[in-house]
Amino acid sequence: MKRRREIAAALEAWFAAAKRPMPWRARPTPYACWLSEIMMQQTTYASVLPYYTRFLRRFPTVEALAAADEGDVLKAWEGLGYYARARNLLKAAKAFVASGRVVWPDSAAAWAQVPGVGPYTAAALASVLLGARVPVVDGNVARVFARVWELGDDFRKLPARQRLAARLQDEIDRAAVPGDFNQAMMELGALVCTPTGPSCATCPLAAVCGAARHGTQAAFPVKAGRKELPVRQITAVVVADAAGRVLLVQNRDGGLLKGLWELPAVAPAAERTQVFSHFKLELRTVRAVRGDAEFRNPREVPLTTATRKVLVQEGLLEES
DNA sequence: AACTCGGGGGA
DNA sequence: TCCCCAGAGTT
Repeated sequence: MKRRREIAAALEAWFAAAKRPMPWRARPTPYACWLSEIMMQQTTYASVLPYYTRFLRRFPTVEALAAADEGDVLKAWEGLGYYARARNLLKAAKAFVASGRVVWPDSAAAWAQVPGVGPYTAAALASVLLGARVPVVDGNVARVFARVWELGDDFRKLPARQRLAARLQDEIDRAAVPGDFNQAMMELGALVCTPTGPSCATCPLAAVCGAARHGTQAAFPVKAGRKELPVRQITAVVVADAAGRVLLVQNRDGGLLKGLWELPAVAPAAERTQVFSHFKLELRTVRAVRGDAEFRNPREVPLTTATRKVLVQEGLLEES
């Protein structure tokens, strides 16, 4: 069909002219692309860029990464969030290097076996590094084609993403360069087909977009209702010794912020509530210190962002 | 299928 | 205040 041909060709032509100069695009090696994909999960380019540059300078090769301690990797990840990504990255690096000479995965299915690499990342890496004709579906792609094809699915659910991927197979089969086609869909969602106020006047898909034709851009993608956040009660206590070391507690087995160091928790007496992404935090006043606290140099251990902010405010840590 | 996991930025 | 972001792992 002519329309399918137009989508791939229009996307790739637009991408060639409009793509942002991301560092891993200059020389797309497996290590660089893998690292960039993990960091970019649920994270914007502006947030990732300084971390990516610093991380690659600190761990220039997969061998250097594999030789690192988890605490050092978490320190490099400090502030970026979703710390399981860093732990899985290190776990995978150790596995790559332990098998002797590093052999990178040779297909999307092989990439999907790597810890921290799911359906999206496996498809992205296989298309960019290997030229595999495997479509990616991320938040950008879901939004773009929910509008183009006026799809009413909830694309936060996996089955909806799988159905869209199946439909996109026909499109990527017409692409000149599969990796560019995939990146073009995502770049279009990030730069043109944005969540609010899409720039349809400059969109290469406007001519084939149902939402643009009907003026229903705001109605797609459909969003389901949101649930009430759980409440966690935590209190921050700041204790420092003469050497400038701070009393901190490391999360050892809890899922939240595992491996990072925080200020010790204490007993309650409510003051104010703060809302985070996945829970409400009720800050309370000090009564008594609990937990296995140790004096640590806060510059040497990975801290949560909340802890870092408190220590900077208290003059115990310089801003980075 | 639902839940958990960070933090920043935009409107 | 709520939504969004190159999602994945666990239950």
